[in-house]
Amino acid sequence: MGDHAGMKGIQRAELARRTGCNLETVRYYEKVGLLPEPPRTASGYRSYNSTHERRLRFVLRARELGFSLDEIRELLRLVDERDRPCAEARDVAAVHLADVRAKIADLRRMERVLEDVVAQCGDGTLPECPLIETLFQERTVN
Amino acid sequence: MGDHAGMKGIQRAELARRTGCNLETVRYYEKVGLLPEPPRTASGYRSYNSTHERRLRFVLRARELGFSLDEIRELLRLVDERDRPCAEARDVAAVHLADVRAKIADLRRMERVLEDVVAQCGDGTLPECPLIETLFQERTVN
DNA sequence: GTGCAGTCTGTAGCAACTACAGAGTCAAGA
DNA sequence: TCTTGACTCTGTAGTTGCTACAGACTGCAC
Repeated sequence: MGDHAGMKGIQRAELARRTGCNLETVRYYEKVGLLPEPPRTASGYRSYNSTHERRLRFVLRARELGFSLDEIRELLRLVDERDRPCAEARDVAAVHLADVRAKIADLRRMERVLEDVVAQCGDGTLPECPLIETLFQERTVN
Repeated sequence: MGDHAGMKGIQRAELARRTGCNLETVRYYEKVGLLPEPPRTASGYRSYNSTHERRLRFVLRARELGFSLDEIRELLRLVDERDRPCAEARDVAAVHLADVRAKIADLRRMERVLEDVVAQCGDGTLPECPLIETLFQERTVN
């Protein structure tokens, strides 16, 4: 769409539609300070412009990468301060990457055990269910 | 203390200590119906026996494998009904296994992108931070 | 008897949304 | 002009799986 003085004043539903973000979520992000409160029309309706949209996209993209809202707040702060943010941003991402890897490791442990018990259950006709027996055992797995 | 038939009547803290489960968590599991309400002493203190402990261990083990409380409720129901539970239990586990795999896939996507941006950031002296630029882009990754 | 640890209940908090209820606003159609 | 329907507003409560109190009671040792 035309944009020079063009997209002044889109409303919540339109912003949500454009970004694929849930309506209520936009409001939530404003409430918790991730997005700035937009100006209002005379009757109190929120009126967004392209900078709001851009910022929302940033948040959504960061969420896709699993950053917590706190981490995103930190990243946005770095964006705004514009004072050599790269090293700090990289550190935030590196810490998050370590978290992601730890979660993957956890899930893989679960995956292995689950694979195993599902296979042992076979067609499900065993009188003693291996899954249930496994769960009653003291931690056999590390 | 010493009860003739062995471990009749341990209390909450002792149960928590034995199983490694947080005190408050035991109470929470009772409240949401995962564990049966134990009998009480004259003054209202909960008194657990080995079947309570066994059941709590089951819940904790299932949590370690990432089962949701709803799934655990379902598994416990199957345990109690004892009516050929293996096929159904296996199905619960198979669905959960699929969830776990989906989560792993999500996290690996995140991992790849994060690895990439952290590497691009290098020593953090770039004027335009690649991480931040990536986050401002429309989804480049699927 | 007095101190302290244990237990009891109920409630509130966390993350990150999501889903209402109940009221107001706005533009188009009859 | 009136009405309908879709949109917006606010505030609050629900979700999952806990965790952490507050304030009162109990049980036991010294």
